[in-house]
Amino acid sequence: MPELPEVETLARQLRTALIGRTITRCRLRRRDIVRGPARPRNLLVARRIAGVIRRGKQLAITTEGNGPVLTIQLGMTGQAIVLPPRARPDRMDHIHAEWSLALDDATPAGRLLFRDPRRFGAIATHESHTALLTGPWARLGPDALGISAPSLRPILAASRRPVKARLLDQCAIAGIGNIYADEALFLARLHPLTPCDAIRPPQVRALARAIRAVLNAAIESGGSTLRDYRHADGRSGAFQTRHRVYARAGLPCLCCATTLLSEQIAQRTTVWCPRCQSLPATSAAA
DNA sequence: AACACCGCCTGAGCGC
DNA sequence: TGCGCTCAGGCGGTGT
Repeated sequence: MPELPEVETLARQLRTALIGRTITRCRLRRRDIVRGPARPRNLLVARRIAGVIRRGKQLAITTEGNGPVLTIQLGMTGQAIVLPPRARPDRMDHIHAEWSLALDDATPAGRLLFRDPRRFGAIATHESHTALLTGPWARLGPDALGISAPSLRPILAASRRPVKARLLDQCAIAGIGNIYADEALFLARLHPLTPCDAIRPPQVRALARAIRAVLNAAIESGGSTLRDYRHADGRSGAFQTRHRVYARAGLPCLCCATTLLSEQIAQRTTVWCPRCQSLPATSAAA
């Protein structure tokens, strides 16, 4: 399922495929995947693509001259697929939107498809790059890929919630989902129920390092694949073999062989090692 | 205000 | 083989 590393991998692929192309046509098969008051018929049609940017798990396609911006949220099962001219997608079902692309001389340059079986994803348009940055994206926390101990410390100090819940809050830190939250907490040897404001400076540093490490490792291997994620070209990622705790409840810890525990925390299945990730003494005993 | 919790949606995986 | 059940979870909306 797409999290920051998957979206980053996709953004890099889309940059190569889309920048400089002009959108000649948009076909919207499902109106309800457009979030907000966007005009579906005008989703960047006749605009030349200037860039593809990412913030947390969100993706945005910008157009020249600070023109309108299209944001794509992949949700659980969303895919953005670029096809060469005349090529057909592997699957035709659940394709909700389709943009036709052209080169400057009007030569057809393929299509961009948005496919999302579960429809937890969405697209939206914004007036301009500026409007996106000062509006919806201003409400997101700092991007998790660049998180540092000094930037993480006040984010944690401001909350008494379990650290797992805080890591999933996109307004606090943008880009961490369930998989990498568990992986980062394991790497930092922090119990997911640790209250944020009880995390000491050395642990804050360890957590910031762990977040960057798991995200960068996942990007280097092309993103995780558990079930649904595919690259823009349809290939799957290869990170799933590197999960240390996620989806391993009941299996031995790869570090100390203790059986990994699982529980719902912040409405998410959470897996941790009771030995490697102990609660601070001041917190309620496990 | 801050946080908890619901429900959207489909397909994989499982037991029978 | 096939059916029906459970589970997965990002995120906006609502409730406390």
